[in-house]
Amino acid sequence: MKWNDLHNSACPVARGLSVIGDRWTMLVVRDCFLGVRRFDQMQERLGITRHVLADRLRKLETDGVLRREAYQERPLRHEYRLTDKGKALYPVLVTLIDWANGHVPSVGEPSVTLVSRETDIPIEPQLIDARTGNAIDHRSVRAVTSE
Amino acid sequence: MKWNDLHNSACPVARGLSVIGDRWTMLVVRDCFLGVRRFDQMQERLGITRHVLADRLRKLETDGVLRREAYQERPLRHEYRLTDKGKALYPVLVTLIDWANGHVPSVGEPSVTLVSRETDIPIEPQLIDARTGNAIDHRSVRAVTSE
DNA sequence: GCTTTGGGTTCTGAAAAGGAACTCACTTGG
DNA sequence: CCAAGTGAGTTCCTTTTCAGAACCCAAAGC
Repeated sequence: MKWNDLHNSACPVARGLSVIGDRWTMLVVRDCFLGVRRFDQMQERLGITRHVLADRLRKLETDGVLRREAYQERPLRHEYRLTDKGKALYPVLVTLIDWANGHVPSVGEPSVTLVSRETDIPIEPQLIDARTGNAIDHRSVRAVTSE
Repeated sequence: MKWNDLHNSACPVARGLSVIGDRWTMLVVRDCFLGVRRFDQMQERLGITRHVLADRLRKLETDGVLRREAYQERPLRHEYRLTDKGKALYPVLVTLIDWANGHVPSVGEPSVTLVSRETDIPIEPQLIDARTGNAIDHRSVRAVTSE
């Protein structure tokens, strides 16, 4: 199998990664959540080459994660914004941040963390089953192929 | 910036991705959660080349996500198992699955979903702040560079 | 002996990423 | 009016990484 055949797999992990599993892609999404919307800003923040950034933005747009909107005519300029599909990636980003802050220490510099916007107290992300309220872990759950 | 400079970034997203953001890596982790432990099994299931698989397993081992354990001597054979750090990736996997099942439809084949091991009812993953019990979304939270 | 099994390594050509310069359509400052 | 600047890319070339296949090795089974 090749990387590009992943998108029509029965496994949601494979399908998800076919969209966001690319190098740099989640970092572009992160910047969008932080309010960065312009090409040059992203390019500078990420240190990515312009070529690769243009490619990632194009892919994210065709996959419906971002949309490209004109914010001025003459000269025509666009900005990139998350669609609902893109905003739905927030839990993935939060769990990734939580994992990295717990298990991939930042050397030298202090790490960025998430705090409640109201109280400024660090959040402690936890996954629960909304139906039952129970915590989700790999012992309480199994994977099935449903019709 | 290059991809390989990501691991000592102040941003946990970048540091996390420096470990698991590589092509194929999360699929290897997925297989580990499914109980696949042998090289050849993984190679066949993933359709990845043996070369790349060996490389990813080596990296995951040095990063402390997997450990390599001998399950027999003569001939010496190893299997790969998740460490605690690896198991801590489960929430990332679950949120990714949930996103893909909701936003990246499976064409043709039915998708794999997660159900409660007790009741066989599909789970509805939700992220809450364990401290307050409130749901986490990108409006209730902000990122800060702490001490 | 010869083949199979598990777990890799080596080799070659193709694809993707990195680096830097160039383009195009304006706008602004002198 | 001309030069320089800005935003958003594109082009060209080099270096890495990936895909595909073949090869290796130690032991076991026939």
